[in-house]
Amino acid sequence: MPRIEGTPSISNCIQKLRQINGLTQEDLAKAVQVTRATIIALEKGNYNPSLELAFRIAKFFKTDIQKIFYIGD
Amino acid sequence: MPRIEGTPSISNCIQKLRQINGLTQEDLAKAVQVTRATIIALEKGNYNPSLELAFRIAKFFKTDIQKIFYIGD
DNA sequence: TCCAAATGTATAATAAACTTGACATTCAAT
DNA sequence: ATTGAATGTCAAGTTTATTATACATTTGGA
Repeated sequence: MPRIEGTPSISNCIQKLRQINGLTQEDLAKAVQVTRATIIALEKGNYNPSLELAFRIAKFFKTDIQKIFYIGD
Repeated sequence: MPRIEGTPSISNCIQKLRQINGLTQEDLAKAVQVTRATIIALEKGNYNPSLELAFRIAKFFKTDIQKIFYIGD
């Protein structure tokens, strides 16, 4: 949806979690059923994931969506 | 993103929360800065919200994204 | 019953979220 | 220095999320 001017953006710690778990981007992409390009885009903040993908990533890392994706920065 | 065959879909209790709080769809739409059409679509499960909108809805209802949106049904 | 408010439907346009594929750059081990 | 693995860039195509708008239907209070 259109970003609203003046609202803080969503950041994430996908890269950090991935590295802590010793995974490549390809590993994670396969685990959550998206392409590597999508993981790159998310890690670099090019766009936010769909809610569905957010669920899958949270489930994979066994944590909450709002622990991975957060407001700020 | 493309729905993956065989995966459960995301449901939500937006309508319930809205009614508990005595709000019209228009009220909620304005509160979270989307059109009424978007609220209708979400309540009827036509599509899932963006992560950003999920954040705004959760914030408005003072709860967590995963309390409003959940897997199943 | 009436009527305004609330909810619902439909649709085309736009923007964002992915995919694919090719190529470039970086990194780390040898 | 070399090299394979990992990461990064780019762009066009596809799909989903949202908007705007008009009209229809339902709801609930008077």
